[in-house]
Amino acid sequence: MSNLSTTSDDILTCARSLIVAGGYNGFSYADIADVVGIRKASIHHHFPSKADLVRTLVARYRKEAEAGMANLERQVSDPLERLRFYLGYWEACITDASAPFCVCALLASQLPVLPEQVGVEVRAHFRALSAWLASLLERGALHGRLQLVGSPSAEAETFMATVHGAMLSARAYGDPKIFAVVTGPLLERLAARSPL
Amino acid sequence: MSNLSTTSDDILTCARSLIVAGGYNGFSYADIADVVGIRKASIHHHFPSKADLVRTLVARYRKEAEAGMANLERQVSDPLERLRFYLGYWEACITDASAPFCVCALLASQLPVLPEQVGVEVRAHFRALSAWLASLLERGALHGRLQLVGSPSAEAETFMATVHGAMLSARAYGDPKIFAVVTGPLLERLAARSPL
DNA sequence: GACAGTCTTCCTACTAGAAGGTAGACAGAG
DNA sequence: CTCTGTCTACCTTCTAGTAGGAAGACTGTC
Repeated sequence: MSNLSTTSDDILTCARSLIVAGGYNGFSYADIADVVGIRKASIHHHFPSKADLVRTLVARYRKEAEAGMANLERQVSDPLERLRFYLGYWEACITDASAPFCVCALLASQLPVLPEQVGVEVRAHFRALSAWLASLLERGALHGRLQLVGSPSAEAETFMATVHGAMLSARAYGDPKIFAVVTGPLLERLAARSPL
Repeated sequence: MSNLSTTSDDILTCARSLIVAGGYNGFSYADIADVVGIRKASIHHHFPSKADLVRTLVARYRKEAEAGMANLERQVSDPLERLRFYLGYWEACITDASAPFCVCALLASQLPVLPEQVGVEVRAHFRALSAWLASLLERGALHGRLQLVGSPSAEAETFMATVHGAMLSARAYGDPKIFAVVTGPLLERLAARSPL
């Protein structure tokens, strides 16, 4: 059993890292073929069109993200620690350059030129991520572990946008450390002040 | 005199809006030719290569941005009002869809696949913008008009990243209003509390 | 266990069109 | 009479995508 087809996984993994580097129009089937060690036509066997490939890839990314959120909910109970964990995850990804950008954030920047089916998945990721953050923030505030200034959903949008902006700045400066510089204060601000 | 050549301006303007929509690889000379009403070869007369075109375009964008900052410094004296003006400018751009994204922010997301000469200009914009914000924040804090939690440069990076993230979210949701939702709290946080 | 069929995966070879870019001619303005 | 801007015509390379076939693995049935 082990693996019905590792090739299609390899294609998806490769395509993901190519998208993270240059977006939807920043790679071609030939690029993937070179890396995976396969012919272009074989990629079309697994994913008839480029839109299919990227839609599948984003859908899979979303599943992984959902699983990551669920896992975080299970393994870490403190809301502030959950956020710290989330930021730490991205900080590690950026620092070791394994995946220095969120696939959906990158694709979202090119939404106007994306195939519709891909755009739908990208939008769905934004909604899911912000919904999770909003729920996390709301629960944290209810338990007195987090202090919110605005509504949970507004705070969630700010949090998400700042993380995305931090990825962008880290890339622009070519300096992974900038991610922590930008996102660190997010946690400080949300941490409930200990009673005087 | 009026204009030595409006065509090259038209090309730059058109290319800018195409980049804002889909990034460096999201448009071609043929796309520009269609819009401007000219042949591909004529574009090459003005800009020998695509890298030339985009480098020129970003350099010009940077000049306009510098001019905008200088203008803001001249016309608005209050630091908080300056920031409000800056955010208002982008909010208007996004709302009327005239230029719903910062060219440099969009290009920065694709830095790894950008021609080196373009990357240099993009990086320079990030440095210039964050330097201006840092100086603005520092002066505002000195005069007691702004309250900073971190260093001026750290606060500037956060401010810039949040603005970029807000543009991205506005695009992802297809809702210009999200920009104000995300960036509004930035000002509230920076506004010095009136003495109790 | 041998045979035939079929399904999967990959291949070579190809297509049509789009990409960025070049060569050289022509028209008008200085 | 040259310089600028534009054109037509072309080139090369890359693009996504197709057609059709070979090799192997699974699935019967006799």
